[in-house]
Amino acid sequence: MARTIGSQGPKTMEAIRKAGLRLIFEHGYAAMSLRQLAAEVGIQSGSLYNHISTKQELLFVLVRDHINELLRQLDRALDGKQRPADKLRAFVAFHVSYHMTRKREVFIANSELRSLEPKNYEEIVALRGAYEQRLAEILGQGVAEGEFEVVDIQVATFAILALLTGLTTWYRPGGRLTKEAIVAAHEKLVLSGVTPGAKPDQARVLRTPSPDVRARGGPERR
Amino acid sequence: MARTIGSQGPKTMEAIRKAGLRLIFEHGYAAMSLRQLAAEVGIQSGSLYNHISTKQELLFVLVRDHINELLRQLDRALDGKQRPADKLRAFVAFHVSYHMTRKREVFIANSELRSLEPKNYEEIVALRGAYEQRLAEILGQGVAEGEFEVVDIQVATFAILALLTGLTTWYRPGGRLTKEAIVAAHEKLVLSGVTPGAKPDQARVLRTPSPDVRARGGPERR
Amino acid sequence: MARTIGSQGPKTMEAIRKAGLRLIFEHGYAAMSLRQLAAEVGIQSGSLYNHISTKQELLFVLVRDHINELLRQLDRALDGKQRPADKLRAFVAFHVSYHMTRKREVFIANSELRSLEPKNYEEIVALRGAYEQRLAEILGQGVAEGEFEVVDIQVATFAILALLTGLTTWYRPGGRLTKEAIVAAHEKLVLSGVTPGAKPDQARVLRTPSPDVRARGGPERR
Amino acid sequence: MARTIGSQGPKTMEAIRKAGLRLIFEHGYAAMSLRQLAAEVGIQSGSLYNHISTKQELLFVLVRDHINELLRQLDRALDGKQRPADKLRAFVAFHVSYHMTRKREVFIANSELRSLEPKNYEEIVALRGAYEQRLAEILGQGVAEGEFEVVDIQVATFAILALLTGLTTWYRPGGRLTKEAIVAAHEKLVLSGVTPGAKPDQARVLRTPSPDVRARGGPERR
DNA sequence: GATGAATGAGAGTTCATTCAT
DNA sequence: GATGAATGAACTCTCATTCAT
Repeated sequence: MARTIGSQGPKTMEAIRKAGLRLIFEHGYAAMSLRQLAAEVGIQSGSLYNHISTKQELLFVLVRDHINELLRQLDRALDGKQRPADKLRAFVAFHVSYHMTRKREVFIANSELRSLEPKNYEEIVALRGAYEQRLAEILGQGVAEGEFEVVDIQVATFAILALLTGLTTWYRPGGRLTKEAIVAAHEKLVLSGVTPGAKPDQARVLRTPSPDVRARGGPERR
Repeated sequence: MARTIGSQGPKTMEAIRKAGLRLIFEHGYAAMSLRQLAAEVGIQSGSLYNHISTKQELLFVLVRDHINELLRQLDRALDGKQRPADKLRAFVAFHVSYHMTRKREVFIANSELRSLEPKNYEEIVALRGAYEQRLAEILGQGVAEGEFEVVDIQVATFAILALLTGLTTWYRPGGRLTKEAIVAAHEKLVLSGVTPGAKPDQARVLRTPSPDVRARGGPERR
Repeated sequence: MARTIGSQGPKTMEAIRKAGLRLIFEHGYAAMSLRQLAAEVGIQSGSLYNHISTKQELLFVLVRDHINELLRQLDRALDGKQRPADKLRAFVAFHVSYHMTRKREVFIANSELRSLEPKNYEEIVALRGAYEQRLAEILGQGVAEGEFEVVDIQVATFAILALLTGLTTWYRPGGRLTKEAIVAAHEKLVLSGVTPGAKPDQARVLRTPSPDVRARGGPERR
Repeated sequence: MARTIGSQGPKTMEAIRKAGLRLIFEHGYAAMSLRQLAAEVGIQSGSLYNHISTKQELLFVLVRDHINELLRQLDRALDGKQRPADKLRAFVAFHVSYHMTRKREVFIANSELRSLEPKNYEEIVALRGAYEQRLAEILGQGVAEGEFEVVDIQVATFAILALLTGLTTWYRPGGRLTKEAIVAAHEKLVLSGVTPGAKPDQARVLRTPSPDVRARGGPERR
């Protein structure tokens, strides 16, 4: 008594990803049941296994694909930029824009790392490291060319990312400021933070974390 | 065949709270099993029910007690202060200090609100509102007395709290800056943000969230 | 998007039988999944249903065909033999030879009878009865003609079959004795057992089972 | 809404073992569901886990305890016997008696070895080896003292065990022969097989398996 | 206040089987 | 004759919770 109604064929995987994204965002990975997910998609829970191999793998794929996409689009955004200031501006603009439109992916990628099994965790953290490295390199180039001035590149990298990622905390579409205004504000904020002679108070605070701080936005792992 | 080993008598509840705090912080409320918790405490899972009534209630109590303690200590910190600037400085100093020493409670109170049942959720949100209200009143008084200048008190309240709470994201004990330095930096940052004539860039950004933003640090609820 | 690789057309059924035989022999009927079987054959599990109607029917067909082949070949082996002793020798030689070359079929036919549904079970047991009947008739003729001497034909039939079938327990190709030697040894053993004046000890033991013993090599059914 | 009816406390484990023994004997390990087992015991399937840790472990424990008991009782049966012939007689008598009264355990221990996970399989096979070793040592002593004459001790060990264990195939309580008669018959059979000057035909056949034959009564493993 | 054994629901996952393509 | 996606039932196992002892 096979397929009656429900979503067919190639569209199902996309529906699973979408519903999975939403449910994990709303309830958390552990609290989302595959029966719930399947119901959302309109299939039986067993049928999910035609598309995913385990629940864990679904989480992994969602997070991994998100970070890969982030990297891909970042590289496109940086393409052609030569001077460190241009690159940094492009980085900020891209990061902020992306985080405003992909709130769920970003949230999950930050908050559900602890739900990844060791092997998957390693892989994701490596990818995240690659993303951070892009920023670190921009800062390094800027410092080398005398355009930027930061006490510690590693620390500055984390601080800037924390600042930028922080907007997922409060941003909601339809707020008072336009996206463009938010992007512009962050560009100025970050640029002024690394430009020689910038306001010292804020810079000092942002530089605080010790270089070994890794688990931004979540508890220590294991 | 009663009690063999395990924690005895009156200390058990405290052990449950402590272990619960740690386990929820590390794995999340949904992913923590009461068997795990009981094992950590050194008793059988059934014995937990001599101390708590449900798992949900344990979460609720942990969060509620945390916020109550926050309120209690805040009021003590504000006690005797008259001028808005003194009050604000005291608020910032207290908030930052508290968040540095109670990372787990703070994290859970921010990230596990979605795990609360509606009734409990309402109660916690009300308590949180009371805490926010303290800050809003300080700002209001300052504006009324001409000492502060903010575009929108509500928005400024959220922005300041977001800024301050953000430090749980990166703070680790033993980092480069002393606690006092971090407190001082935040005091300056916030005070300069509400003092007439302060840097416009940053202030504008912090004012961004629309007044109806509620679920800071987590996804929308249900 | 049909057939990519995998076994083509008319050979597939044969591949299914072969793989099924091996998997049931190794893991047992209940423990073998059709996905496993399909993978072994190189097709999708759904495709099996172009060749078999149910998993149960596959087992049934394998067992039934085995016993039918056994009967067919037995009759060919007995063909032309007139005297009971010649018939019995031929029976033993055939049975032993066949069991040495078709270990899997024999094993399954003995051990998976309990996995057959009632209807199929009846049919197989009837076929098995026909095979046993051949031996019983030989013995009966021998007794009638005064060539054999057995206390009870029914019991002797079971005992001889148990003795002969027992070799699947220990026989492995490449062992110390040649097939011919093994056949010869069994011929002597059985013949001496039914010939008047044979060794009493062994015969008495072999005659032990009561006539209603049916489920040789397995537990009682249902 | 805890315990209503059903079997309580310390008797439950015994009931699980008993029911498990019966169900595995009748349907096979793979085909027995824990729901079935629980129903038989009169509890919910989840409650089984207060007594066993996994289904696999239940099988393992049943088989292991059976072989350990076998060993324990064997040693008691051999206790005090000095001469090889006495020991061998005692071995046969014990083995035959035990196999007649513990048909289920014996059957499972022979037929479900393939259902054991590698680690458990190793352990059981080691135990079985210890049992076989007892017989091998008796034969070895007999040969050394000139009382027995066997071509190959290893082969003789397997052959004798196969012969003795074979009675589980046809023995049913209430058959024509008394237990004592069956024991006596097997004693004679085995003793005559290892006594110098015994009938050559039968001995040769029983000696057939090559020394590396291991998986008696079942298919090769993996 | 603790244990140990129970419940009943539900978890993730696998199964045999069906059928439009 | 094969695929791939579906069903619905069943699987082993875990969960929060209860309660007689």
